Amino acid sequence: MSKTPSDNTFQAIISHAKEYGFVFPSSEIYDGLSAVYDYGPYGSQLKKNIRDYWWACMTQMNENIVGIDAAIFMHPTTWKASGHVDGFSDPLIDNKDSKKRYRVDHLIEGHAEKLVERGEQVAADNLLANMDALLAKDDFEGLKKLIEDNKIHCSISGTGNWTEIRQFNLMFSTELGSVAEDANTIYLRPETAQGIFVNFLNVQKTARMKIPFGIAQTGKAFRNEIVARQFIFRMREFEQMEMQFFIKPGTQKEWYEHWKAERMKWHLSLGITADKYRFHDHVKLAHYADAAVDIEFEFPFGFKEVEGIHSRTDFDLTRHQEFSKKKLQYFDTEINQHYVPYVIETSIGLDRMFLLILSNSYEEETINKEDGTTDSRVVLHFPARIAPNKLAILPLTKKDGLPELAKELMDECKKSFHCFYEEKDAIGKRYRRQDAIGTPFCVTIDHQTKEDGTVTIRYRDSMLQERIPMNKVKSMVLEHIS
RNA sequence: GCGAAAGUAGCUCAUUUGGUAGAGCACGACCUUGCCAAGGUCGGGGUGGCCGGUUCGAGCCCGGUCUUUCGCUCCA
Repeated sequence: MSKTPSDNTFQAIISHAKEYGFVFPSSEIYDGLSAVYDYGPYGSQLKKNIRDYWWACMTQMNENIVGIDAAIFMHPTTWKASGHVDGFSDPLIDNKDSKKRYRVDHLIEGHAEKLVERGEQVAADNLLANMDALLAKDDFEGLKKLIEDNKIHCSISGTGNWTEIRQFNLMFSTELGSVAEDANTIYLRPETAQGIFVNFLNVQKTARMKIPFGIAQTGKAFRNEIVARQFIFRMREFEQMEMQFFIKPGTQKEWYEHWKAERMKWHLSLGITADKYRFHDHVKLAHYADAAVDIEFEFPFGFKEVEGIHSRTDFDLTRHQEFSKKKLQYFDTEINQHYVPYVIETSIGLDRMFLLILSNSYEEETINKEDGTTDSRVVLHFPARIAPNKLAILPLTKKDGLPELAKELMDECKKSFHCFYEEKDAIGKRYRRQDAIGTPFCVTIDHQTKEDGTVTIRYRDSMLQERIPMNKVKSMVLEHIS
């Protein structure tokens, strides 16, 4: 895999995203915050359009899928039930020489065993007792001092050159209420899925849903990643678009295949070529899944996951039954039986989809002009239905009544879709500016418009132009974006 | 987290050995023009990522720190 050309493209895309108001580093005037980004005027609109398109495809085009919007905060027990609390709260320490990472408790226990072998049982017991006390208090400084005082060394490098102790907890936490010492810790959700599971019966009953049916949701999730990188690809705060599809146990294989195919169709419906996509089957499955696949896209930095389709079995609902002591079952009138439904999940990262659209659309194009010289432009080939601006309305000059005509068209069209009006600078320059933000159509009002009511429409991708009646512009654009 | 590289105007970059910063594009106003990045005049914008050190003097040398990209590691 050659790195250099694609690195340059990626850099160029990041620069372009900033220069044209798509994505800014967060809190940039304070040097930014690692792996956090803000969406600018065109970026937020593009992101919203992607979200809306997904939402319509899920909840509008499928009669058996409904939406919800759950809170980011959830009852702390949710995360015990989901399995997020355990397994990810162990303090870790790295040896700087060997680069080997240890769980602190394992490191100290290993040393205690050596003491026992040497017959120093009392010292070993003391060490472990000290460790337990410090672990209970999350006293990392004390633990490091304990390691240093006991001259515990790395078994590979043999040195005692340790980093600070860190706790790599996946979830961000905060305190609910005003009194922190009440230990009423709540977490920022690390995935949106649990908001759907805990509402399973509320939704099923109130919307009178029959299995098989789905619940869709978009929203922010938060993960305290150890390394977050590659622009907006891996962020600590990100937005998910996901749908949990509830099915009869035993039918999960066919529904898994169904949604695998459906989701790929959705991606291809945005006009992206199939060779940029591939499936990646999970070999090592997560604790909740009996089958899992990633839809990967070829980003400038290689094939990476955009969306996951997981067969989550009845793991989540069963666990919530256990922890809440409330039944989360469905009565299937066809077979006259209660059961806990199985679940197929489709989960796509909105920010990753944004980056996908941006990198797939970005082109530095060389134009061969009629006089033999060449010219260049940067153009974003956004699919028309998700482009931030649909139409730019440009009077050829700012006098002779042309702006007035253009404003009329503007007033007509802006009720239906996002339009952009500009009368500054030469027409060619204005076209290029619209190319750079991915506006699919430009309309120019000229002197002929006053005579016969026609305008020039110029297409972003082909740069071709043709004359059409001004009163047909709105319907023509609507045709392309619906 | 470890290692490497980088950070100068909104963007891309100059400023060869230390002597208090420039260009192109972009941006604003006006004039001229009018169908693919036109020309002219004028103008706004940088305490050189940040902090400290060496020096008579630091964008440049040294240390630290933040941010970004890349490689490894991690990714329930």
